[in-house]
Amino acid sequence: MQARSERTRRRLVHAGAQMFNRCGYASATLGQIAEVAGLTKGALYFHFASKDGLVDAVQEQAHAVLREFVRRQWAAGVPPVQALIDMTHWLAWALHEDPVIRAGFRITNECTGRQPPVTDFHQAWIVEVLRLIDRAREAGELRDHTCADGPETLMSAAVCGIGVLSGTGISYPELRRRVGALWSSLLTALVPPEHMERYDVRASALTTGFVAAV
Amino acid sequence: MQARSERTRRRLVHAGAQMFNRCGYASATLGQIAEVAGLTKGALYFHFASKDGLVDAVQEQAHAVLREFVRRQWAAGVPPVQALIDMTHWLAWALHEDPVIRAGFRITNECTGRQPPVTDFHQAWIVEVLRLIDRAREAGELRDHTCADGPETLMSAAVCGIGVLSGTGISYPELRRRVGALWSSLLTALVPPEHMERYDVRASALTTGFVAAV
Amino acid sequence: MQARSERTRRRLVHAGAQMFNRCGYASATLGQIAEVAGLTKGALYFHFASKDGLVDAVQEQAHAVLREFVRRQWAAGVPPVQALIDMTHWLAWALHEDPVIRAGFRITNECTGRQPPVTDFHQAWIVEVLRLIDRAREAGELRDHTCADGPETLMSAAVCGIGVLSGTGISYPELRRRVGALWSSLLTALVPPEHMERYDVRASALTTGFVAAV
Amino acid sequence: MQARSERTRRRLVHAGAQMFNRCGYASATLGQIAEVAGLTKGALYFHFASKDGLVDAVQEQAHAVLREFVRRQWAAGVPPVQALIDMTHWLAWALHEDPVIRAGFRITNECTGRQPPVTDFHQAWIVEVLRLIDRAREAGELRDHTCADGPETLMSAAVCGIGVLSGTGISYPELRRRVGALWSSLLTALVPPEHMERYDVRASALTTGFVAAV
DNA sequence: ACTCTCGGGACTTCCCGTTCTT
DNA sequence: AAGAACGGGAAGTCCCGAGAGT
Repeated sequence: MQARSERTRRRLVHAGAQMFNRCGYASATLGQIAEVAGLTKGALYFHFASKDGLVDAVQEQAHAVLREFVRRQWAAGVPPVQALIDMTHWLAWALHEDPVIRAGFRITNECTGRQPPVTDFHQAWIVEVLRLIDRAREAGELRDHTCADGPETLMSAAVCGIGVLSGTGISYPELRRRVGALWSSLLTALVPPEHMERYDVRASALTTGFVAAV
Repeated sequence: MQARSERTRRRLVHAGAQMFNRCGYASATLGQIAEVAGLTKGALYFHFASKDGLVDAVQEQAHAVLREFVRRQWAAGVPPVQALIDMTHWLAWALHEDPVIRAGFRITNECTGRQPPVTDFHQAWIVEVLRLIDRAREAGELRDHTCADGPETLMSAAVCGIGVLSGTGISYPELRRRVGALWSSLLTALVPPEHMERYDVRASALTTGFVAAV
Repeated sequence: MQARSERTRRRLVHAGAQMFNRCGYASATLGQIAEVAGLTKGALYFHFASKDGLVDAVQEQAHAVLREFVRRQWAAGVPPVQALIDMTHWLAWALHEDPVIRAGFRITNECTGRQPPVTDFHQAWIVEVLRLIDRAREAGELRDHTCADGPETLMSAAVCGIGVLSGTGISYPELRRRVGALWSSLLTALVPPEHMERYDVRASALTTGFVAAV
Repeated sequence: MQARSERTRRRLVHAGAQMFNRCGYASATLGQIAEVAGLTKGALYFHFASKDGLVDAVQEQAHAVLREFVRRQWAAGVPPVQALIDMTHWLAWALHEDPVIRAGFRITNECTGRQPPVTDFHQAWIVEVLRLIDRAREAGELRDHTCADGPETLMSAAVCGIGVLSGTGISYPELRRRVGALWSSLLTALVPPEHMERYDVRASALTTGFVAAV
């Protein structure tokens, strides 16, 4: 009877993500979550040792989705700077489409001060971004910067900004436009002028649609 | 005895900000806050109608500090782009130094979904930033952008990024360095190349030290 | 308002004792206790940090009553063996009349294995009994025993026996008769035959009626 | 496969007795019990209808052991007063050695107020003791008592006292010594002086070692 | 024939925001 | 402004079935 258990667990993670998004970590109650999942706290308690356990599972699931996206991108051989662009577009899409991703972000911030969770989703994002920046720098695709860490800080901020922006009730098309606008400014700061035309600041096909499969 | 009342109220706001920073809105309890303030819950309820009332007061206080900073900057006649730079430096400093500012940011995010607070501190920031960008654009200090909203989105993201960065336990000198690095990249994206030398990406004297006076 | 608080606290201790007697430590719920006391769980929580806190208070209160009884007995100058007799009679009476005393006994047994409570009521009894036996032995009122610890073990057992007996739903007059019968056998074992007439195995006036005053 | 089932059941009873001793009836959980038994809750519920069912089984098992002891004693033709002595020694030994016996006692007390269990172990003890006292009285082995019920109450108390004493963490040799001391005082109270030498207050060979066989 | 995985409700303790009295 | 009391949940977790294995 592995299948039903697995499905139940997934429903709980999903419901948890939904409620964490709506109310935040502390205000979301296990009762609500179980109810949204169409289950009881008994089921929840069977699958997760505690509220924190559920949170960890949400983070972990979000992280798994991220890893899968990165893997595909890598497999597709997208060059680093374009990969950064696509990644932010995918982030915007995922934040809008997948409650787990959104919850992963929100929870990360709210649980600061608590004992460190198993996986810190926000951190995971930064790590991926940093890796791509490194690759881009090694490939000579970045403009020379007077200060080290400039691109890193800039990209981290961009990720944060998209996260917050998507939480303001903005529509996805609008969000997508803003991410494009962001990049049309950002590219100037990151790459040499003569490379500008190499990149497409709009969302590519890769950046949407595979989440549900995971 | 107006004076003592005022001091008590300030102590409560301060203690509230501290606890909201440490535990988040929902997990911070009025008991702790009162204890940190060296008072009792009775006193707290004398000054504020409810927990939300205290939160509003914290936001309002943070907003007042921001307004005061903006007023001084305006009075000093700082040109818009430089004002943006100084503003972020001041933000970094204030996030590190004044619990009220930090709490203002954190609470704003966590209380999403609640009935709108009297003042939304994060929003207030964005508003000020947008205003400066408008002035800069009108003054012709911005580079032509293919997409509208590029600078706006970029700056909003920068503010978010600094907010999150300051919450990671980073030291103030390091944070300050990162803000400088951020700007050395950011300027390229925002202003025409020939204006680059006009601005100082380091923190100016104006950006620290006056908070306590408010 | 010290008086009201004191009265509330006493009511809670009393209600706790009642419920602990009726259901045992683990099965008695704070909700029931508060209800019996005509108060709410909030009030309970104000006065006691936890269920264990309440238990400790019950034990402590029982102990206080015991101490007071011993003090009076001492003040009255009752000789040791008679004091032992009176003490058991008082125990029988108190077990029947004062829920706090009864609860003190029951809780002591049930909480074995838990971290040691502030005061162990059963132990306190044994200590008093042992003290009186020592005094009796020094005063030469005890018969020579081939084995040391004989009287001590015997008296400890008597106390246990009365405790259990009173829990079987026996009426007080019957219980009192049994205690008398117990002593008419016990005296033979404890004191020399020629002293037998010195003692009154029935309950003396001192042994009832002052509990409510404490 | 009757044999394995039987063994499983016995392991559960044993594990239940252990946990009831350690935590008391209400606090011992079926999960712990199953774990101690190296089984799962499913298995437990196959063998027992409920927690109370398990408790009854423990009581019943304890009672069976007691009956077997009494039967052997009877078969050996031990005279009543000596039988009483041996019985208490056996009790001391069994309390120390067999968790089921100990649990039988503890549970009896804690379940007061619950619906009457199938067998009340403590009561069963008293019944056996009373029976022996009757036989002794009929055989003229008891001293004349001014009050009826003196020996009965005394012996009941002795049983209680041993039960409690064994729960204080005392070592078995020490406990055994105390039981001997108890009897050296008790005999004086129960039998005529001229019979005193007939009895051996130390534990006889019969009183240890056969429990495991049951 | 027997055992376990999985899930369901029902409480209980704890404790929080709040009000009322002084 | 403190002290006291109030309700109302929330997390946790326990006892217990029902279905699926073995």
